[in-house]
Amino acid sequence: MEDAPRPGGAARTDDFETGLGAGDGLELRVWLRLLTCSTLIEHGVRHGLHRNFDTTLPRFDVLAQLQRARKPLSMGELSRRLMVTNGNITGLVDRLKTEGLVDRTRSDGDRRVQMVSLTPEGAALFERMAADNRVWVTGMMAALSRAEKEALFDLLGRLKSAVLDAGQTMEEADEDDQ
Amino acid sequence: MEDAPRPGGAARTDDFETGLGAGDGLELRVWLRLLTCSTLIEHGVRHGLHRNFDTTLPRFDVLAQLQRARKPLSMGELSRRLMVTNGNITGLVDRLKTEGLVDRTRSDGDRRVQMVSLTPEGAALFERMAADNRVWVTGMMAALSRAEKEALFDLLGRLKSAVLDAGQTMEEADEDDQ
DNA sequence: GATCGTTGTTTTAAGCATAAAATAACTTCA
DNA sequence: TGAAGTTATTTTATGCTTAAAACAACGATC
Repeated sequence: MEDAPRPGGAARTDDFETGLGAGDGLELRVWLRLLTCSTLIEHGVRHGLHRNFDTTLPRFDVLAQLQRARKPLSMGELSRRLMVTNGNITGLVDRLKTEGLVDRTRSDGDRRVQMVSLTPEGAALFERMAADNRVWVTGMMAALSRAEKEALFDLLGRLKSAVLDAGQTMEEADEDDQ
Repeated sequence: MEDAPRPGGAARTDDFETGLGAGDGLELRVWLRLLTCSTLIEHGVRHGLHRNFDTTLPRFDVLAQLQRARKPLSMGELSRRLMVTNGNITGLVDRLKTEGLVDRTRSDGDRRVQMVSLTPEGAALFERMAADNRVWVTGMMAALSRAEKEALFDLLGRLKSAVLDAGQTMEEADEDDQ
């Protein structure tokens, strides 16, 4: 890679890596690498789902949340768990419903709420997809030792908390703005 | 709800976490947490770009690659570096061009190739976005010690290699398939 | 018991992303 | 040189995603 001539000081204009690159900016380098890993694994899973089941990662994710919850979830709950916007879920569940993988029923108590549940077909298909998914992901991490995976898991836990806390304080600042 | 009557199938596994969850399946738990971290940080950056610059992460990424390369890049090179499909780049560069942030010229040597370069406006805007980006990302990781960030950086490097190697061997298997 | 704010969902408009097919320019080699 | 294969890019069709606005049902309060 370009051995960008690094000006000595922190003097704010070592433009060479303002974007991303070598030198300092450890946080940016962590973020860049995290994103690369995430993208690579996601591609692997996406490719497998497409190839073996002719389906997509978002659909798999919805089924996974429903299976994991072991109970029907509302549209809003799905959107929170998947960390996507509300409107997104609408279309996703529409498609899963036409495929017969989920059901949608209006809640008795609150007529605004749509409860989404796995159909038997959806649950069965998910089992098969999840089994393959496990194989793919395990394979992609096969070169790591157990200790490395555990260390990574712990550090990512720390990072997750850090980001959530920072997000919290940012929201508060946001409110002040108005 | 469905205590889905389990067909004996996978036998040995406590199905509760076939999708994702507790128990074993360390690799899946690492992947899930990695994805969460990635999504959280991405949301932060995306939100900041939207709020402060009324632009999007993919556009920022294109500018970042061009700035980092410090030379014009072809469409294909951009697509490889950003790890997205070719067709994607076409529209992205189209939009950046109408915004006056990049230029597009046909290569002399090979008339198939389109070279994309930053305009002065694009470079200037990118500087400002990159500065903010650095602040956001640094802020989100502020709760981590330097040692933790370094450890994370190293482990992610190991993971990246692992995934790339696995992908390599998988492609080879793919070829055998045909 | 009407109005006001809130919450859950859908709609809208725009943009991002993929896979696969199509186009076009290049290279090779007989 | 010209047919066959390869590479770079675009097009097509479809689906995902977002932010923002709209809609609809709820809850409280006066």
